[in-house]
Amino acid sequence: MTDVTPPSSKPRPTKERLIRAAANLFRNRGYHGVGLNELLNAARAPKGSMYHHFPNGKSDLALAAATWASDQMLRVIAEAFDPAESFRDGATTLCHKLAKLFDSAGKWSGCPVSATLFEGPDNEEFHQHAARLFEGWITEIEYHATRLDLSADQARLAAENLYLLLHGGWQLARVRRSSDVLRNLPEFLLCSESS
Amino acid sequence: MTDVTPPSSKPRPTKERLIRAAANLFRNRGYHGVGLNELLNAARAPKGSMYHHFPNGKSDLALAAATWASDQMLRVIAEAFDPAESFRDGATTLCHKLAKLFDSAGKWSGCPVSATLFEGPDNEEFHQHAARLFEGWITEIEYHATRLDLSADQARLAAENLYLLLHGGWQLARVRRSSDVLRNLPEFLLCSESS
Amino acid sequence: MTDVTPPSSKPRPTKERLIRAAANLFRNRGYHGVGLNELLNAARAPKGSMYHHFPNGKSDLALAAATWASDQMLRVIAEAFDPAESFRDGATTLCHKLAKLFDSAGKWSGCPVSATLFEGPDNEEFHQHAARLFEGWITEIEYHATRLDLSADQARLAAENLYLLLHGGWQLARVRRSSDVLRNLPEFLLCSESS
Amino acid sequence: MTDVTPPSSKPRPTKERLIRAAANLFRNRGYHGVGLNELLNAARAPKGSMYHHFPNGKSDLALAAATWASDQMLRVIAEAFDPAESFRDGATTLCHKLAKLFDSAGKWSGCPVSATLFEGPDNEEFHQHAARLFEGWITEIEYHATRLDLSADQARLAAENLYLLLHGGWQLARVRRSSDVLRNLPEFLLCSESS
DNA sequence: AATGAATGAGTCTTCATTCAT
DNA sequence: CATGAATGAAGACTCATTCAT
Repeated sequence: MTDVTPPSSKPRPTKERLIRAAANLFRNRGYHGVGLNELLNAARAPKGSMYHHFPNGKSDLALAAATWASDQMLRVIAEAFDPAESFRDGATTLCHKLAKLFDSAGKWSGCPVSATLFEGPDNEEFHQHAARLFEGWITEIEYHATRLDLSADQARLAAENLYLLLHGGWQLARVRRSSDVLRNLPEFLLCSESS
Repeated sequence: MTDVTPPSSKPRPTKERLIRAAANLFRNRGYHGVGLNELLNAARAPKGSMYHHFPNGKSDLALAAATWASDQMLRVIAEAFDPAESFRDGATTLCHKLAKLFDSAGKWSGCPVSATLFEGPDNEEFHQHAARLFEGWITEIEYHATRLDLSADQARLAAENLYLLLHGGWQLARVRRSSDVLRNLPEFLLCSESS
Repeated sequence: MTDVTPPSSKPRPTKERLIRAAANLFRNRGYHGVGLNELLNAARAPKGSMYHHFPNGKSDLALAAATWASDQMLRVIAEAFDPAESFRDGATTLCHKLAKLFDSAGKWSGCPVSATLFEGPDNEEFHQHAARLFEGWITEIEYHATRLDLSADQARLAAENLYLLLHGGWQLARVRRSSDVLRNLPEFLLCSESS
Repeated sequence: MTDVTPPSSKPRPTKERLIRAAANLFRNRGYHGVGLNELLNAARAPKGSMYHHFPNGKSDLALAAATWASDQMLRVIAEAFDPAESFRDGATTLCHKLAKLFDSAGKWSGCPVSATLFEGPDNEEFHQHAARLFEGWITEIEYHATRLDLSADQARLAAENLYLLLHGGWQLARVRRSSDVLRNLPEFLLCSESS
């Protein structure tokens, strides 16, 4: 409803199609595992057109795709915690949402940011970009923890705790091809107030 | 005749050099991020020599390297838990040992099995091999948990809990380039009260 | 209104900027060694703007740049010979002028016409354009030789002699990165005794 | 007669075919004017085979081709001067030999070393390689001049004089598509002893 | 007269693998 | 067991040009 586009606007998605295709492919097979031909084919974009939007080529596109994927993750976190009445509530909702995402992504996808940036060219730019994005996730969780009445220290700890479980859990879910790993994650939350 | 080697030593390290070089390189940059030329150069092994030891080429070598790395991990786990008097003790020792490994590996290495198998060709063989190795880690931890007086259910839970934290923690340590993340991991262990 | 330019000046240098940039770049790296992106960037001209002025694209621009560079050369020749009292005088002045040009161009530039036309697409148009320009140089020198009292035959020979030395000398100057080669050129002029 | 190959030898010309094809193509259209596809096609060599022999690719091959072409030139110089009884004799023979070469090369070829190295990537390696080769030509001519009874100073001057005329002359021959320019070159030789 | 996004054939290079020795 | 030359498909990237605005 709120997202209606003006009738005169044209669906001009070229750059965005590239970003989405890149995020999806890198997530599954890593930066080096995806060739440009395959990527451009998936995005239905012509070869040289990508260098118009991303002058530095594949690496530029990878950074953009990682940012885009990270923003999606931030939105999922917000949507899970916004209606929550306690940190544990929000965390549980988040785990279930991610479980659904995991299933819908084919039970094989890895973390889009890790796969794109950690398996990419190991330069400082990639590392720092990854660090910035991941710290953003923790900060976002921490914010919600604070909002839900945890002390600053508790909030920091709870946020890191959830982050660690999420990353480990997504990986184990991938190993077992089962989203239940993610659904069971809240069991392992330390979450002082509710224990 | 003049070249007699002590009976217990294995004087033919070509294959092993390949495996070690592969494990190290894949750990840092992923299966697809490492070319065979670079790998053979690092192992100081001549070009075609690799196909002698690993007839199926790069993928064969990757499987062997992942197995080798996993075996090292199993040994570290055993060394941490063997002298331990409680599960928490063992887990804490393990985290500290891994922190040291992380530092000595340059604060940048990822999980060797993940990087080798999850970022490799996404076929069933690779997936199942990864699953087998990772479940081996959990089983090994579970064994020590049982040995240290946890009930079967508790042991299973504690093992998964530690595994999740280890994986998430190693990744966050990589993000922050700080092994302290690993050293602080025991804080997040749930099992404390039951040991 | 506030931007009135003096009536004799031409305030629209876009086309000329393109020509100058092309001449300079081609001189250093040859027709095929310079990409349009780099050229347009050097000329601070927008991408498609060039096809407005040079409908046939790069080759049109190259022909124009070669002509422009050749015209400069003709002017230098005239400036050297106009005040001269003998052919040898004029030739010596010319060599010194070119030595200065060589130094100010970075001791690396080649002949702008050769680099643009001989290293370009090997079609008849390019060849004939180059031939026309080069013969123009010889004719110009010949004209001055005649004016300075050489017979028709002597003038022809002296012009070709100087042309040969100039071309060979510029090349050797480039090899040695020393403009002295050009300054010493008059030593090799045959015509001395007949002036 | 002197060049008979042992009957058991195999005509294994891969690397040499690459060098010859490169020298011929670069000579005509310059380093940047020749694509690898065309070059490999001309040499009847498969794509990746070239990187076996020339690990640094096109530039390595270009250096080798320039060296090979320069060696040919040195041989032509030697063959012209060896039987000569005076410097002017040798120079005249050389000019005639080059005129023949010019005709047989299609009246369009440029100097193989210039076209390969001066129109290539403008780095120090290329420049210095070109300088070394060209100074080699001059030194070779100088050697014959000395041998033919010119004083050290005269020999140096005569060698440079011939070099300058040769370079300028070959270029003008190309402009006029006429090898007569080369044949007439000796007219312009200063050559103290015989004037 | 001027713009810059779009195009896909072209560039050079690296890839994992095979083969004859 | 071991070698390194040979292979061509695929890699990422640049090219000169066109087009709608």
